[in-house]
Amino acid sequence: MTETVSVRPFIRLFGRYLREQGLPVTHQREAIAEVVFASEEHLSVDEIEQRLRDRGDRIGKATIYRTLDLLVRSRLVEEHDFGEGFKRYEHRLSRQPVHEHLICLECGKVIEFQAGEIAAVEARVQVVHGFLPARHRLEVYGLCRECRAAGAELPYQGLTCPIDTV
Amino acid sequence: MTETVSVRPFIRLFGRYLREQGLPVTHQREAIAEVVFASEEHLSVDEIEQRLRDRGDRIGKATIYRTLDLLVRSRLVEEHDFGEGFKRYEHRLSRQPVHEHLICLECGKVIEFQAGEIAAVEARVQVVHGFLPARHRLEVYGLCRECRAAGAELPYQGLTCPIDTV
DNA sequence: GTCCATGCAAACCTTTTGCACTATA
DNA sequence: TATAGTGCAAAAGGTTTGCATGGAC
Repeated sequence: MTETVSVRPFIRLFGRYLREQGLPVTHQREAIAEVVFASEEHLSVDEIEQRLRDRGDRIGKATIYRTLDLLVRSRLVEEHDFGEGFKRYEHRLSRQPVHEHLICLECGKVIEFQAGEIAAVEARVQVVHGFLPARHRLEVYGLCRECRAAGAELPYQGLTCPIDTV
Repeated sequence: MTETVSVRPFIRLFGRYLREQGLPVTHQREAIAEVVFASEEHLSVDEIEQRLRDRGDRIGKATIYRTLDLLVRSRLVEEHDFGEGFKRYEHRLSRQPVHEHLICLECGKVIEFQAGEIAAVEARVQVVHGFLPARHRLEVYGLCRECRAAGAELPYQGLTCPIDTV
């Protein structure tokens, strides 16, 4: 199983956040938080709904969306959009707190990695553009090792010679 | 005016792409391409429709979407999603061919900049993860110089002390 | 007892699609 | 003249909202 680490501390943190905000701690909110914290994947709303159902919880999509909004506000969960037409959610505070994503264009797999170089980039834009960075997003799209080994290729469909423009 | 550079060469490239694909070059397709190539901004579909109307062209949204798809396929235009709930489109091949984006959380302004560090990142993931990079996306969200000067601040709404989890 | 959450369904918004008609090559 | 494009409206798909009911504190 993926649940090597107990999700309890995270649930407790979420409860604390709710109390700080003067909001009730409900069974639904805890159940949704448990599912998200217990997974090491980047879950879609449909996947969350399915896992809740597998646990025996029937919770409406509206509640899931509303609770995810709270989880994101609390900074315990991060929202991602990998261009699939829907969002995915990932708990933070578990393993590497800041990480980037590799997304395979063939199988859709998401690999996490760290890019320390981004710190230098953020420092530079602050000096050069007077821009104060708050958060960032780096995604590299391409082919994962397995898909490459299986012979997958990146289709090029653009102009035959797109460079001779100037 | 922003149209310092003629858009003609780009229109011609798009025509060439269409011919390569055996597709007709229509007035609508040229008009849409002209609007996108003539702008230095990241346009939404609504903005494109408005600019077409300003020129005297009444073109349906469906055609705009279909043509943008062709422009993206031809690699002359890039599609972006800055998390606003809709997409934006930007012509390539004009100024800096590869650039990243700074997005101001206060005013929504988009600033382009270059991050040479990404090349090293892509080289590393290839070695470490066996991942073949095709394209990437780096966006830094924060406050632009003007909004900072105007006193804008980043609201922190998360847990009061989110770090004591382990 | 007061407030807020929940669930359902309807609404919303962007994007896609079906189809009759029109234009390109 | 054949093939593909256009416009309109309807559909699709993910997300949000209104409202009556139910639960937290």
